[in-house]
Amino acid sequence: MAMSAKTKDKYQRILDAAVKVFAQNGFYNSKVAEIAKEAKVADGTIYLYFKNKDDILIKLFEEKMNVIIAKLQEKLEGVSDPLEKIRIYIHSHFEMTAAHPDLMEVITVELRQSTKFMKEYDNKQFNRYLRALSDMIRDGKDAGLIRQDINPGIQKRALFGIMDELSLYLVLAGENAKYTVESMSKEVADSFILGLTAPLS
Amino acid sequence: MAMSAKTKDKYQRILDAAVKVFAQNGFYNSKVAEIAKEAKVADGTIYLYFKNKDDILIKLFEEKMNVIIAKLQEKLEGVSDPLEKIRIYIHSHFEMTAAHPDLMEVITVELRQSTKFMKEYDNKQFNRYLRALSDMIRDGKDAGLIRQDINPGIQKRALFGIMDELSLYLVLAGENAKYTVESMSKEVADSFILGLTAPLS
Amino acid sequence: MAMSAKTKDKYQRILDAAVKVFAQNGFYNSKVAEIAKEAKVADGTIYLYFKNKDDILIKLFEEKMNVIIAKLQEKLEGVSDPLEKIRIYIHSHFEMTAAHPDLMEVITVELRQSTKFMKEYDNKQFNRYLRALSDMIRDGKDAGLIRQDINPGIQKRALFGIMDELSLYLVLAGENAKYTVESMSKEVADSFILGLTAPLS
Amino acid sequence: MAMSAKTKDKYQRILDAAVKVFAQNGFYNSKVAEIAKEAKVADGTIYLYFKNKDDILIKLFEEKMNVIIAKLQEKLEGVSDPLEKIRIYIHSHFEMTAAHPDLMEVITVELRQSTKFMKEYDNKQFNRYLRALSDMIRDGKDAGLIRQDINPGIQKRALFGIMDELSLYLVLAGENAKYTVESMSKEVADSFILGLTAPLS
DNA sequence: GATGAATGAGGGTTCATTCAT
DNA sequence: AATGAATGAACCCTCATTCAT
Repeated sequence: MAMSAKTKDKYQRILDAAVKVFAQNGFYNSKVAEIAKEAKVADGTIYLYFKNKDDILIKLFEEKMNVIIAKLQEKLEGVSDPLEKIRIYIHSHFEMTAAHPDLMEVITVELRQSTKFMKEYDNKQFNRYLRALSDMIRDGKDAGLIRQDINPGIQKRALFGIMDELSLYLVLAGENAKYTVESMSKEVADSFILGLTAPLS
Repeated sequence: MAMSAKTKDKYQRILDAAVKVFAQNGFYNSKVAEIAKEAKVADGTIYLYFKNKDDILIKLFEEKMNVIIAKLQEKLEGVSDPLEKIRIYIHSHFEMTAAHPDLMEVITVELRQSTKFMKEYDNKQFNRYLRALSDMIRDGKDAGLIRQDINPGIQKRALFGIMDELSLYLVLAGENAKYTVESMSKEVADSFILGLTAPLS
Repeated sequence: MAMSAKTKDKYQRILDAAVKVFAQNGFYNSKVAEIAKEAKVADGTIYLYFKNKDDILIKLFEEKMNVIIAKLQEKLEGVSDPLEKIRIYIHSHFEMTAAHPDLMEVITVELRQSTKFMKEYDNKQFNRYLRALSDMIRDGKDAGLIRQDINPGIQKRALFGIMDELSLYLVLAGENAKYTVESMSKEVADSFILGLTAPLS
Repeated sequence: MAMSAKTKDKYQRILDAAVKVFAQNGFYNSKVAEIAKEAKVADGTIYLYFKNKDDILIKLFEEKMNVIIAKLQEKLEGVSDPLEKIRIYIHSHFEMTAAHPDLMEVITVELRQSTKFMKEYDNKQFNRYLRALSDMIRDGKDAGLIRQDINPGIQKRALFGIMDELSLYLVLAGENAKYTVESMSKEVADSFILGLTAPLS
């Protein structure tokens, strides 16, 4: 689906407007007209680029998760230590949250709804994201760094849950957050990795 | 606000109906009329017991979280080891999820929305729940069982995030879940506690 | 589908309002809100009695055609001469048009649209109406009053076409109509019946 | 309004596309964009040739009715017997319906709507068509072939009504029509003319 | 208290029309 | 002239809430 520069621009403007509006009001309390206004396009223009309101959210996930995953991959480039990868993921996720709070809020808050109510939508990107996590853990096991009793399928969700919840905290607390990205990264990485690597007494 | 037995019954019936309907469709896709039908009361009757639709969700949190917390307290009765308390919390949360999937689904999925969009509602119960977790961790530190560098404010959210995400998995996977409550409890408790207690290399 | 007096009243009020509004603007140029206003009910009330806007038109046909057919049957009561029946039908149709121009206009103008675009709707009443006509003609043939070469299936439509077109003329011309119901009835009845009965030279 | 060959071509293409689309969906359910697509022109191009959507229908009537009338005139060329003219008209109308069902469907189905809702549009062609019919009847009276009590103003509409309704039947029945053009022509011509000419008993 | 018919504000979406290119 | 992306007014319908009974 090739797009002209101008068109791509408008598509992106609507998507960015949607991020802002959804972050502010949540999906269900957001009006399409508000997104249009924020994007400085007419209401009808939105329907040239998106099938309907749901589709905006779906496309938002796909596009933005793609970017997030790409950025993560970039940072993991050349890193071979699985534990170091986990540290980088954790730091990267918090950094992303601090840099794009609106986007992360939408993804964090609305993802659950969508997981459940847009069942037809497979949410491939999210699954890719989760798989990247279990891959790191599996690699750690293979390398003998992580205990053999560790279950990557459970731990990938555990780690995602930690990050999701703490990201939400960061986003909602905003200026009032008591912890820095650095301190949270260290705290979470240390304890999570230790949980996987320390010998069971 | 004293209630007669009959009245209390109707109030509870509406609340239970709401759990079922919200779990099935999510808050925003649920209709008050559907809850009324499920509770076998007239639409208008709901407004004798609840201020509005939002209020149903709020009351649902308050009432049900109260019960959940009470059950947890009960299990913690007489337990003094902070680490054991954490194990019990983890097991209890998973057990609750398996026993009341609808309720846990609503709490898990809708809590985030509400956290953000019903700002007027303080969500005291949720904060009590979180505080119970940080208390356990703090007690562990005081008892010298948990490292001094551990931050209870971060870890309470980390733990809650783990449980929230894995509960959601259990609930959505339903019959297809690959892990049992027991195996998940052990995996999570072992690694989380080890993360807090093992010496930082 | 039993209805209370009050409910039936509201249902009828909406139907009558629809007749008026559709007659004035045509189906597609009529707004549901306008019908509601005319019926002195809220917009939403209409949807308690009708599935959607199309359904109003469908129900209007069913209900009103039923009444029209009933009135015709009443007048045909006790008449055995098939030719006399045809005369009575013609007169009755014109009379109905003069007495209820709005209703006849809607039926006349919108029936064709509906015939084509509401294919799912069988329009049983209309077919009953047509069949009543072919029955008269068939009876006339059986009685030896109408020529044997006459095809009732064609003539029923021919007669309906005549009445439909002349009714439309009456309705649209209104006060300016050049012909009276009586003169039109006589003209049409005389020539149509003669066309069926006179010997082919 | 002189048009180049190319331009005229595009104008006609749009008109033909409109016939097809209107026949399929009816005027109000047809989209200008669909007509444009069918005509293989851009949406905006339509507005270079037509004032608006209504204007397409109006021009369609004018142009096509002109052709229809011209063809009828051609067939009537050299015919002096008024009754024969009526027979020719009847046959010609049915033939036209069989040859151009889409066009006749649009004219038949949409004419009534337009008659009523595009009041500003006088529909001169339709009136010319009707006048041609009354002229035949008047001529028949003058020639002593048709009874003096016959009213051409009423009969022209009666005849048009017959043809309109039976054309609609032909068009809607399509392949399933039970009658041929020839049999319908004979049946209608015989009985209609007999109705005008046979002595009133 | 209980009912459920009635309300009417609100919003997603369509589509005829315009206009910059 | 031709294009087709963009516009935004218009409208059907939903559903939380009310209120007469």
